[in-house]
Amino acid sequence: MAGAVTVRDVARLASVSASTVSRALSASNLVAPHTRDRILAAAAQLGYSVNTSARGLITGRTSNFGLVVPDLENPYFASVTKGVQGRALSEGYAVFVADSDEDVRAEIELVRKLASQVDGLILCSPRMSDEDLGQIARDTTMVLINRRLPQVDSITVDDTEIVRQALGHLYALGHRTVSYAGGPATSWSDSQRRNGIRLALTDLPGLEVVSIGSFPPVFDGGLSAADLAAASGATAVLAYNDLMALGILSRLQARGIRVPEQMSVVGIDDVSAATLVSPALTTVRAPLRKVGTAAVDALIDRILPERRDLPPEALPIHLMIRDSTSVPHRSAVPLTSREDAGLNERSSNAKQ
Amino acid sequence: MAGAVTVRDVARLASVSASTVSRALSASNLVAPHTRDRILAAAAQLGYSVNTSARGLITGRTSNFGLVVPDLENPYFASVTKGVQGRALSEGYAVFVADSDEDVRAEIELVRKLASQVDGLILCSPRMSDEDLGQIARDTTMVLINRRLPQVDSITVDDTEIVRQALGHLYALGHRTVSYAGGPATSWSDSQRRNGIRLALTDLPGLEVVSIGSFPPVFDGGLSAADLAAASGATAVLAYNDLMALGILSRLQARGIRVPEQMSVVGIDDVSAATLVSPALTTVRAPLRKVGTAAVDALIDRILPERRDLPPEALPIHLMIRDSTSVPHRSAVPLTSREDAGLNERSSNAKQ
DNA sequence: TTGTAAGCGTTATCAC
DNA sequence: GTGATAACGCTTACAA
Repeated sequence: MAGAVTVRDVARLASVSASTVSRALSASNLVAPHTRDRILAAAAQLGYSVNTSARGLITGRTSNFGLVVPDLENPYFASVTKGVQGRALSEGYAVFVADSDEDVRAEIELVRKLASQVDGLILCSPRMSDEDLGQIARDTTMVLINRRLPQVDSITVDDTEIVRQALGHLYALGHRTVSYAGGPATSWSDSQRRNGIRLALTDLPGLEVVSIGSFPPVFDGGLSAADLAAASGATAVLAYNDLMALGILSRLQARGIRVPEQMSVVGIDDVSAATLVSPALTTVRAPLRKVGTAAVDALIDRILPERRDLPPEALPIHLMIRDSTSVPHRSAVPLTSREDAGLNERSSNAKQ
Repeated sequence: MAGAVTVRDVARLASVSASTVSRALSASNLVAPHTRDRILAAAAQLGYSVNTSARGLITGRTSNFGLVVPDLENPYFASVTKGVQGRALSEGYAVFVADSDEDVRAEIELVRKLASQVDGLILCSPRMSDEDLGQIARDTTMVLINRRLPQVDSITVDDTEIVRQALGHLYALGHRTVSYAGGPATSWSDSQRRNGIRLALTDLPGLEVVSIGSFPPVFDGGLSAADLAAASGATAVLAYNDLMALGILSRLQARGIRVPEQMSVVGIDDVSAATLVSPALTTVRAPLRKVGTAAVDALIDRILPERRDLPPEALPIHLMIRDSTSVPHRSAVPLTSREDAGLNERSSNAKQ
């Protein structure tokens, strides 16, 4: 799009050959400082900028990455995208961003389309099947986020630990029946979290977790989940992510169910929107931008000839629990005492 | 990145020449249906995908667009990006997305970097000066969003109308002193809105609008603005955008100032986060995704040889006022009666 | 340290 | 309707 200035033009003005111009511009120090300066000046004067198509044709590299996310309007993916974009740029890569709109077909299509014009691909929370993913992985340099697949580098957060902390928090507050509002059935993170729930249960005697279903991982999904949570008999609800938690908050309030007095709500991720509400959402923070930057680093490691086959990386999470939408259950008992089934009824009979 | 399969390989397998393969793949109907099918089959069998660098080198076009936004984590820009990305894709373009982090230097850098490898650029709410912008516009095919510049296509919303509706709404509710929490001083939209305020004042006798400053167009900016709004003597506050409005909401609540009873709050844009809070934010909706799709359409119009030099386009806004964070002022008077300065004191003296 | 020359994979031009 | 051939702008042996 820029000017039709070529290396030959610069070469002519600087009284050198085209190859010397090329060398001077490729950050090579194979050129005499004096000549180099002259070339750079000529290039600047002419407003030269390299034709990336021509360079890519001969080098076989594009200096571009592709990123595919399920939904840019989901603040989770917006943050990851910001992380990816920032790091890629500082490493000299531009980033194609594609939004699959949570659609598996579109996702596969986008990946195929982008794969042919980038040096590497980052797939964030891909919804496609392991088979499709594996097939693509065969001839594509890529890094996964929130998904694991043999032979493929991936960045994940410790979902088991997230769930353990969320449930441990509620347990410590005296909650013994907690409902879980799950994310998309095709979401790897959701299955990880359900596993995490199973593991956590062994450490938390007397705790019961009721799954109330799978929902779209957004605000509206939370709206749907809220009524089921209210009917589940649970005193607290853990949502697949913050957006759902906010939807649950909204619906519960609309129904006159007070949070946190009557129902505690805990989200996951600590997306930017979690602090936009009052009271602020209790949530377990995941390092969203860092997930993005780590993915870029892993991708570059894959491309460079030196390092290879990094082990899958799980980023640590932060304890980021806010006591605003979660409080001690009214039947709260010290952690050391055993469960007393009678407590619930008694306290609910007591006026004030 | 894909296989090293070239047109020659496909040509050999289909027993035709490379040129014919090229024609068959370029959606040309200059090739016999029978031959075409054979070629397509061969291409599929070999897993051929065109080398975009080689194509770009000869055609001079990349089929790529660039989009530069100030902040991907701002839901406003996330929505616009989603709109751009979706439309571009369906028109056969991939999109480089770049985030300037609200930094003018970075913005200029990004634009220069992307300009050389795309067919056109979309600059959303650019923060750079008119001079810098004009210089870039000279040798760049581009479309602006939320900014006007002579000779450059641009997509904007009707800021004057937005402000008129927001202030008209508050005025109808009886508010006579409204504070305005402005956006970045370098924001064209903000200056448009300040103009809009001046215009609106002539239609709303007795209305006073107090500017309380310029703030970062995000939640934290609203936090800063809230105290000034509270001290301004106004009974309502209009924020530059929804994120700031949410910040104002949060800070007012933290200070024990009840919304909307003691202070009405109105935002602008109706970003997705506006409905995440309870009560839902009163706001004037802008068609965010449509802004993005319209920008792509304008860009394509610029590129295609046929149409050219479209007049700047201003997208209509929607009346989307929610009566949750804005209510009648306690000194509300019918629109037909004139101002009565005594009302305020009387009502504030009345107990209950 | 610099120049010469070849060639990357594709499409456009021009024959046939 | 199809095939040769040249050319796009650049990088990289290889030579000097």
